[in-house]
Amino acid sequence: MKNRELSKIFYEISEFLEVDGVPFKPYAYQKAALSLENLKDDVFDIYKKGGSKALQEISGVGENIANHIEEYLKTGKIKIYDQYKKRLPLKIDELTRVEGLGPKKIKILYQKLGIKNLKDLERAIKTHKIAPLFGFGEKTEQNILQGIEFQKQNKGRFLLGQILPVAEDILENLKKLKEVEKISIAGSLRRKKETIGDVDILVVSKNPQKVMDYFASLPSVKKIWAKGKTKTSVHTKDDFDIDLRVVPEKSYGSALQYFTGSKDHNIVTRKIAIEKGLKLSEYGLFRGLKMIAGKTEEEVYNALGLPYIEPELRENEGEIEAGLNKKLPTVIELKDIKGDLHCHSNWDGGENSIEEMANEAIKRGYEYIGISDHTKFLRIENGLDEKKLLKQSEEIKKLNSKFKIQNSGFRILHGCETNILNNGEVDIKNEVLEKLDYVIAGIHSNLKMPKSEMTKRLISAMKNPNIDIISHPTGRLIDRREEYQLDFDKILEVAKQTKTILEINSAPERLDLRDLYIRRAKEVGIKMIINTDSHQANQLDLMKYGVFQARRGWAEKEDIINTNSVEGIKKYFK
DNA sequence: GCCGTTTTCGGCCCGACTGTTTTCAGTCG
Repeated sequence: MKNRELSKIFYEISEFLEVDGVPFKPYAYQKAALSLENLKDDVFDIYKKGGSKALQEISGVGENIANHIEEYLKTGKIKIYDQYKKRLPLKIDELTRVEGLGPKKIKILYQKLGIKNLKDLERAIKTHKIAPLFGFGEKTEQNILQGIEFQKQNKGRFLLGQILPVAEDILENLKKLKEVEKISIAGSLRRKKETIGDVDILVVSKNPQKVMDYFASLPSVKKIWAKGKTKTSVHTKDDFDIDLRVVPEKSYGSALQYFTGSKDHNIVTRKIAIEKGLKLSEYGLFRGLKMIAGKTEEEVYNALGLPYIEPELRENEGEIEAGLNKKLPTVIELKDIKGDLHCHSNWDGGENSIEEMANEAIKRGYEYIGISDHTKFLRIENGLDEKKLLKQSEEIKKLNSKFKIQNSGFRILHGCETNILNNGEVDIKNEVLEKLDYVIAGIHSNLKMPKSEMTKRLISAMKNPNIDIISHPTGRLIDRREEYQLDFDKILEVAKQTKTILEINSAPERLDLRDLYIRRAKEVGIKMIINTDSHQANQLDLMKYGVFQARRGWAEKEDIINTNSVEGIKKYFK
C-alpha cells in the first residue's frame, strides 16, 4: 500500500522542516503522516474514487498535502521532498533516532563537521570532534555515543508492528495466485517476537516455479538476492528481506515447525525424536525411511509425545517440559478481550470524541471502553484538571444513558491517566479520583531517576488507594530507550500486596510489560490488563500486539482482567 | 500547513530537565 510509503515521506519532510527551523509546519506534516499510517483504506482507492477532495477528508490532510499525495500517486515522487534530500543529504531518520540528538544539533553537526549518517557521527565521536563544538560538551558527546551503541545493538531489526502489516499484505497478494495451495508466515514473525529481522514465508504448491516467478515480480520487491526452484530471497521497498520457500503438501507441517523455530526449540524437538529412534527434519518425521508424520504441525508434535505448542511459546523456555508434563498454559486469545481501558479522547488532544471511540469499540465487539485522558501535569497533551474531569464525567453519564435507552449493554467507564510526580504523588486530587470508575497512573517525566528513588516513586503510587492500574510500567521504547531503573521484584511484591494491576501496553514500540516480565508477574499471581493507549480510534486495532505479547508471556485468560465483563472487571478496582 | 462549539486568520508547541552556559538553548514527553 502507498499509505506507508507516503507516511514515511511525510515524517521525513517533517524532520527536514524541523532541522530547517520552520515553525508549526513539522507538526502539520507529522499529523498527516500519523493519519496515513493508521488509515484503513488504501489512499490510492480514496483518490481514485473522490480525487483531491476525498484526500482532504483525511484528518490532518489539507489542500497542500493532498497535492503532494496526488503528485506521489501520479509520478512516484514529491518535489519538495527530493529538493530537501538534495539540499540536506542526511540520513535523517537514522540520526533523529539517536536519543539526545534533535534537529538543531543535527544541523550543526552537518554544517560544521559534514556529518550525514550514523557512521560519520561515530567517527567524529571517536576522534573527539564533537565536544569542542559550541553548545556541545563532554557529556553530550558521551550521551550521543551511548545513543549510537544502543541503536547498533538492534541494528537491522524492525518492530513487529511495522513488519506484520506489510508481511500480511504480501501474503494476501500471494494467495491470489491459484498455484498457491497453502501459505503461512513462519520464523520469528510467526512467534510474534517484538522485533523481527527478516520474514519467512512457507508455501505449498505443485508448481513451485510459478510461485517463485510471481513472488519475485511483486511490486514491493526492490532487489532479488537469490531465486531458485523452491527458494527465493528478496529485499523489499520497506527495506527488509523475505525468504519464500515452497514445500510439498506432505511436508508442510514439519517444514512449518522447522522454519518457525526458534532454533533452540528445534534442537530440543530433534533430540526427542532421536531418543525415540526417529529423525526430524523439515521434510518430515521419519522412522528409518518411513515417514510417520509431517503433514501438520500437530501430527509432528503428537508423534513426539507432545501436545501442539503455540508458536509464541517456542523459545525453549520450558515449553517442552511443560508439554511433556501436560502443563502447558492455555494462552489468551484476541477474542477473549472484552474491552480496552486505556483510550484517549479529543478532550486531551486525541483524535476522536468519546462517542466515536465508543462506537469503534462496539464495532470491535467490545462490551465496554474506558476513557483515560492525560491529566494536567502533561500540558502538551492538554492534560485535564479536576474541573474538566468532573465535566467529562457528566458527558460520559449522558452517553451511557443513551446506550441504556438503546438497550445496548455497552458501557463507557470513566478513568484518567494521572502522572506520577517525583515524590510518588499524582497530579489529581484524591477526592476527584474517588469519583472515577478507575484510575491509571504512569510515569511521564524525570525518567532517569536512580533505581532506589524510582522504585520508591512507583511503589508509593501503587499504595495510593485510588490507583488501580500502572500504565507502561517500565517505560521502555523498543530500540530507542531503556527501561527506567527499577527493582522489578519489589514492584511485583507491592503490586501483589496492593492488588495493583500492571498494564501490558499494546503500542508496538512499547510492548511494556515485556514477555519475561509478564511471565514473572503471572507466576507471582499479579493480574494484568492489555490496553492499546489509543490516541485515535484506529489504534484500537493495536490490541492484537498486546495479546501476542501476553501469549509470549504465557498469560492465560484468567491473568488478564479485561477478559471480564463490565461487572466482573469492576471488582478489580480499588 | 491545518483547522474552526473562541476563529476563514491567527493559533498551534508547554514545561521539566540537562548540559551548557553564566542566563539559556535543545531535547523530550
